[in-house]
Amino acid sequence: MATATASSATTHPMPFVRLELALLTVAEGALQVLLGRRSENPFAGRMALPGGVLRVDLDADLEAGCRRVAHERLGVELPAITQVGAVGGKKRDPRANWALSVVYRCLLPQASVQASPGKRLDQVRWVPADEAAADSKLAFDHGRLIGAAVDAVRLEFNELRFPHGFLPDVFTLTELKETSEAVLGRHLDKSSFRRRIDAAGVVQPVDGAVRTGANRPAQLYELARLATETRGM
Amino acid sequence: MATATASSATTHPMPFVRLELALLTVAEGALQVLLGRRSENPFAGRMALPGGVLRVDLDADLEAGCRRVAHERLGVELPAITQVGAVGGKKRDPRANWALSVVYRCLLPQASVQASPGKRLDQVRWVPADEAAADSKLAFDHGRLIGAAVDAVRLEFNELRFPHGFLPDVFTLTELKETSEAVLGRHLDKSSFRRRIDAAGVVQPVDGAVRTGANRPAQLYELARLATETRGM
DNA sequence: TCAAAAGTGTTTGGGTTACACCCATGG
DNA sequence: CCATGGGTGTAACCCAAACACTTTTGA
Repeated sequence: MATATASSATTHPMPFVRLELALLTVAEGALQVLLGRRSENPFAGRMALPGGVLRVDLDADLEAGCRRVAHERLGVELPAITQVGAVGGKKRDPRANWALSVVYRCLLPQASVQASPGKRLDQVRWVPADEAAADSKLAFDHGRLIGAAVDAVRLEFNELRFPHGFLPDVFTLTELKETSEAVLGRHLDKSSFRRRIDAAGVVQPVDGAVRTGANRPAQLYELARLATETRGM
Repeated sequence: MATATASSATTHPMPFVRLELALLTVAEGALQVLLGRRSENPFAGRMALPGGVLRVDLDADLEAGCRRVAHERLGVELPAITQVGAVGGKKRDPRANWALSVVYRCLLPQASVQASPGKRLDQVRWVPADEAAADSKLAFDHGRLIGAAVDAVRLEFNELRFPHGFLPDVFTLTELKETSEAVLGRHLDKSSFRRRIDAAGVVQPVDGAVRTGANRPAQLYELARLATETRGM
């Protein structure tokens, strides 16, 4: 932007720009990613991330475009979304001369997505994320993209930065710990986890609320609204 | 990419795509970023990151585009470059309806860039990075972009992942420590640094080579070529 | 023999893990 | 009163900071 003239915006042909979504959830004790089976070429029959074309007439910015795509293709309202990165080159997508994809990730409750076939994706379903990241048969470079998204989510959970909109409004610390274990794929110590949590101040107790059962009632917590001051994209 | 047809590539108007470079170096004991003064509108007179338009006819991929831009605008060959992220929206750049910028960062030796005025940037010069990140008078959203680039570089150095092409081929551990201190902006303990370094195995001694001076000679090291297995973009 | 910088060892403290132990409730 | 999960305390351990110390050269 330091150097382009007004004419640059029109004289040079521009790449084909798409948005890809790495939607993640926790199910069966592990991190899962939403994939669909492509019904058309290229890569017909292969599994792929859901996505869509950036629409400069409809999308105010990249995030808004992701929300539109999620809504159109999957009927999902996305909570907090985070950019994974951009990939682009001549050879990425046979449909275009030069294809650029901006990839976002989003953690959401499993129930918020009905695994219903979309427009050009059938058999939309949750797949264990580590399995998907290692799967060399995915369409395009989506395996790599999933790997990057998973790494970023694990980094966040390791640093106790829990995204809003993913967990239920209130939860017990044990539920939070078990979710973290599923995301990270390793055991966490109960005592140490509790201490780290309240040292970080990321949750606050909901005063009267407790969860009862055939045992001692559990204090319910909610995520603290804190300035995360992360300078990402 | 899961859903677009061949016609999508041509029927929808595409955004104006640019590449921006956050070139960083260490000088005067601190991290510096290369900025130029814009000679044209918009933001004439403001400081900005160097950058240029993505050329689908010339650039095989995003990284290649960055190298081309660096070469054309600044006459620099870039060593290892890393993506910071992408920003895009309707209102980012008054020259275009919809502007998308992909931002890369690169650490390089100060001497590799002659601070010579470029095509539409004059007064190209190194500015302390923290100062630039906090400067609200930079063109576009470049202050934020610099902040993200600086954070990413600090994270890398904290984890002892040193980029190739930035340091001289061989160096002493003290030089590496002092460079790290400049990047991180804080003091590092000599003993602890040495232990961490060789536990991580990121450098290897060059057998016969020592640096002499009015003191005990220092062993020279080089960066180990290791599989960094970072799943970024 | 002194200055200067390389290189090592030892202590301390913060934070996490592992694990044992109490607490409160429903059945 | 027992099973079940919530919640707490403690010792072991790991890692890095702090800092004092020895080593090796040129002057």
